[in-house]
Amino acid sequence: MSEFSVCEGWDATLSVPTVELFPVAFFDAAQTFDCGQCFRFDRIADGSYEGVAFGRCLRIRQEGARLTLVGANRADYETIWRSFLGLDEDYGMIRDDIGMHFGLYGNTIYEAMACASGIRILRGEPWEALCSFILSQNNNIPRIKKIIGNMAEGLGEPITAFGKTYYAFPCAETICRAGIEGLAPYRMGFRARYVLDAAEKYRQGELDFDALRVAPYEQTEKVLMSICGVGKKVASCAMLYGLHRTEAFPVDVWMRRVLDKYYPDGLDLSSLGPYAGIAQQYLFFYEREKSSQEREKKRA
DNA sequence: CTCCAGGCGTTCC
DNA sequence: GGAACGCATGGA
Repeated sequence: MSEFSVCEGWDATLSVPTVELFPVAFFDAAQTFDCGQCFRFDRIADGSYEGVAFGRCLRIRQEGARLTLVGANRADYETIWRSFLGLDEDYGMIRDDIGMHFGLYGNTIYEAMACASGIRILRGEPWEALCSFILSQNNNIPRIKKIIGNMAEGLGEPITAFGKTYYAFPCAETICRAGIEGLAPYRMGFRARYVLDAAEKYRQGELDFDALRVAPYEQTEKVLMSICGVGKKVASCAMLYGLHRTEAFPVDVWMRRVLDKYYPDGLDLSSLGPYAGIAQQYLFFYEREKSSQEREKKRA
């Protein structure tokens, strides 16, 4: 297991408890929250990250290997944030495993892992992840964030933290009750009816997330894809980020291009091991980093 | 004005 | 089965 010390503290300015973690390896808040897996955390003025998950608000400060969870005590850490942030996973072991499975196909994966060494796959809530990735289709991240933020403000439970009001992600029942008219103010476009179909199925017990967490991959995928507006891509994202199934490997147009570029002879998606989805995130981040560097170069 | 955004459903062959 | 095409919306 990852070994670091856990100390409770107090933030006098905000008058909230804190949890200090040190030294934490393979964690970078910027990489983790800015790699398209999470839509409810944002960088704030002082460089820390702040957001809402599991109906709670959290601020995360990072100085190298020192992590400060602001607005959390030890119990919050142990019951919510340790799992959410993936801090109970041994990323050293995971990276070794990924190397074993992908290394056969060349060393791109090692470059990607070096580039994105601080990414952790967040273990979010199933309903929120499913709904969020339905909204992500044919859409861009700033607008996805805006839609979700506005919907939370309109339909979610208020949360008071740091002297402000935040809003939890709305539950499926509330969204059902809102109906298509109630969702209209959030400007989801053609995705609104998809979200409603998912909410309806969830409310009627057709989506048993605890069962889907452990069911065979194809079975889980099939159930998720029975929702109108959920295809292979959205299903795999819901599985990876919401059901915490790290073998799920989302392939979209971007990823297709990345795979064709680095693995022109193809790679057997079924032989990539239990952490293929984490590897996917490394590759995605790596490629995005490289193309943004290219654009910088062109500008100069 | 056009183009695009980590897709998907429908409609053709 | 697989290649087109439309889809709502807002930002560049």
